[in-house]
Amino acid sequence: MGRTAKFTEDDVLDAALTVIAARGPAGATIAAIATQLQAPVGSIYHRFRSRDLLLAKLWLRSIMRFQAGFLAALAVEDDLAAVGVTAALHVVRWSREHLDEARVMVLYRREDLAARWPEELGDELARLNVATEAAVSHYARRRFGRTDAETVRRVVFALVDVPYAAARRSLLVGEAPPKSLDGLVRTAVHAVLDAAAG
Amino acid sequence: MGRTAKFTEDDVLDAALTVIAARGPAGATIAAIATQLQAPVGSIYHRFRSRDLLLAKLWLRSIMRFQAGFLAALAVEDDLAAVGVTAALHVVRWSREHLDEARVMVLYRREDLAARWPEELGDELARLNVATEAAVSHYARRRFGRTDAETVRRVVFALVDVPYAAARRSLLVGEAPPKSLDGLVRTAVHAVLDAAAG
DNA sequence: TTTGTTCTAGAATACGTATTCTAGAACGTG
DNA sequence: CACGTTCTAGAATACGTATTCTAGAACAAA
Repeated sequence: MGRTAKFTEDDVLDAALTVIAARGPAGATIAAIATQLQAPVGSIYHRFRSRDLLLAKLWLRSIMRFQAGFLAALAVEDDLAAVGVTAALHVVRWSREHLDEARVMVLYRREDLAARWPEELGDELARLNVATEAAVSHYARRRFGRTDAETVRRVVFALVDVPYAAARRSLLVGEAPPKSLDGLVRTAVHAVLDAAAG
Repeated sequence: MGRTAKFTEDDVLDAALTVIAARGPAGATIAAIATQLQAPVGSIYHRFRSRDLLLAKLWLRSIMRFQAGFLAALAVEDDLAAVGVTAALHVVRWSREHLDEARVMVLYRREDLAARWPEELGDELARLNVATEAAVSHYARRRFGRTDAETVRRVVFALVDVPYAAARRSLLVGEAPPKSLDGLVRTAVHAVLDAAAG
């Protein structure tokens, strides 16, 4: 019972996402978010106790959405070299298809959005990081038979950092990463991982 | 004549740099910078008309310092493949030796520091960018005999984006990029540029 | 020593933005 | 068709931070 909601939690997060993508974290004032959503500030506070909580939840949502595809790509049972390339390309592909979300995740750090992590969100974020680390580590073991720090660093560089860098340049100017990047990423990933295959 | 200065312009910029590296752009309040410098806010405003001007000048100073070495590395008359690798490694090496400065340049955008670019600084920044683009373009011509967009993109990816990504992960956690990154960067740069050498 | 000038000092002010508060609207339920 | 509940509305308030302002200190030159 009660009045039906005009704005959902996701609606608010989407509005915040749009604002941050356009004006950066400092531009994401509650008033700006409300304007973007065409809602009064009261409605925002009705759903989110504070600005920090709102932005923290936005961050969490983005990470989860991105991570799902990355982990799935990495878990495929297939030729290991191909799996690596696919996972790396997922970073670029996802950025291409989720421009604003990628822009926010790539250009900023969590601390730059929400100064303080609301403890009511618990350590959900830490858990997500652990999941990614485990997946990468697992891939390293499957492919190289070891998970020493050096090997893991190499895999992270190839599967995450390189495609990330490729996407970043486009995201900086607000454009979708061009298709031509895929070839560059593919080349780099192959080279970096094959060099350790011995 | 007149009282001798206790704080130079560079002193203030250094203090601002320290604060931003530690707390991010939002933490770089005039009061925080003054505290870091152990000076009253009045002294800051005596040297800088506004916060935006201060941060814009800091940005400019960082870019110039970084760029000098990069352009020098790229202009060397030597085996072209070696020149490319050296230039790419300069990014990592410079980050290692200028932790705070690299941190600020790598983790944030100019707009995230100074919301509005003070027009009294003119288009100095644009000129710097043009210089870099010209140097990269020149390298592309020397090495590949062409400067079409696709080729330039490849060179930028190899010489800037890849080493940038390598350094970023360390800078995120405030550490100096480890030596072991050099090998990864070297491998990636070679692979990406050799693939186009045909 | 005196004077002009450049700085340091930090209190006072102005302003922007997060947050709170009070009304009233909309809807499901009995 | 009241009632309780959940929302929308947006004005009012609180607070943090940029910026301004007024004094006085320190020093070079005369």
